[in-house]
Amino acid sequence: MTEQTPEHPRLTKGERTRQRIIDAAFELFSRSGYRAVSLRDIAAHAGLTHAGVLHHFPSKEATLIDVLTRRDQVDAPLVLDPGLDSAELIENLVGIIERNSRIPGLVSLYAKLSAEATDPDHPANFYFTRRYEILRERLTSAFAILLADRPGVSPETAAVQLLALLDGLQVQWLLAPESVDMRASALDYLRLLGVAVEETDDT
Amino acid sequence: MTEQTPEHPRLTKGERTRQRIIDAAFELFSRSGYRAVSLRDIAAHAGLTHAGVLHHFPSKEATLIDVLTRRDQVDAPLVLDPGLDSAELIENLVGIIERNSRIPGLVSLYAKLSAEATDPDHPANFYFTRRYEILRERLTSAFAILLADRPGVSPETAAVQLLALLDGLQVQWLLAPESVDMRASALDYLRLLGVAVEETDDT
DNA sequence: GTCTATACGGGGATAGAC
DNA sequence: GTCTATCCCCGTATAGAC
Repeated sequence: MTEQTPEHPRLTKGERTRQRIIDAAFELFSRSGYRAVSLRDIAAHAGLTHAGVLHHFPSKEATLIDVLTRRDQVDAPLVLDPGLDSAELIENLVGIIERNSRIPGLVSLYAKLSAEATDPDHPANFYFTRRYEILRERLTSAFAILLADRPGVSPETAAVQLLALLDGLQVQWLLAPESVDMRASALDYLRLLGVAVEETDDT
Repeated sequence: MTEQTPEHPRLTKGERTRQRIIDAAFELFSRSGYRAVSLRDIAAHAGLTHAGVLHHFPSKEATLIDVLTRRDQVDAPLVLDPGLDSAELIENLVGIIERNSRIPGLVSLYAKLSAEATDPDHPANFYFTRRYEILRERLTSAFAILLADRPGVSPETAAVQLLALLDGLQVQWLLAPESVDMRASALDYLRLLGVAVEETDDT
């Protein structure tokens, strides 16, 4: 039943399977976190055995890195697009916080992983090191504009602080959602810096 | 609850073994994190078998809780002592940051664990939930004094923000120590709030 | 009370058949 | 490309030696 269409660069069977695996991993990781999900769970969800999964990915963590990278492809345009002006960048960041409040599974995954990945030989170490590097750069140049002629803190420091604040808020929020309003806290910090943020009201 | 006062407060054999296990667990957890260390590792390091460890602790995670609780007995007086005035509390907090910069293993352990423990059924979930609850309370009342008649942010928000900032800084610092100055960042934030901090120069 | 020996189920990973 | 079979390590539980 499978006729090849060599002219059309359709997905190969392997690529389709790879896709199914990543979809399954994304769903399961988002729901239950990384640790609670086994390769065999992912495999069952994708319709093959765990050894089959390991044919497409060298390790369980490789599936994770792939999931994270995919997620970033959604968020990256909101933050890294060079066409964004500084205010838009900050607004998008607040928007991401908002959205994250609806997917605690994924937030939890990032929190756990960024901590685990501080280990230099963790497979996601490079991913996270690079990620923060890029985000700090991007935010620094945004704050360089937004904080021009303001005596508060340097753009570099503001960048580090904002990223740290967002990460830390996530942990507290995951532990006690009713005690922490991530969005309000972030906006308060920005106000403290002297940065005005357009409040986008999408509830 | 009257404690017996033995004439010779010598440790029993069991207590000494327990101590050895905790010391081993602390060292190994601090070096490699929680997950990367097995009961058999701890046992070997303490000079017995893994079943022997489980005679003294009901589970691997029980050793972890013990390690954390023990560590808190060092820091708690610096933060929770009711005799502290608000400024001292903040100074002590900054001092703890300073000290943490010298023990990345322990910082890493806390970072990993606080993230892992956001899972509701994680054995350290209660520990961390309670920990943040207490710290937020304590910091809120401190900021209520330090931020009196200041329009910046509410004491509650400042408490949440400071804790979040410290946690987030730790992750970035662990990933790229040369790019993040935890102490300077924290002090900058406090200055932003309008809180003056006595700089204790103990290098 | 302290500890060893041992076994169980489940995890990630590998080898080789199909 | 995917399977089965297998390996080794993990946390945990139990039986019983001392």
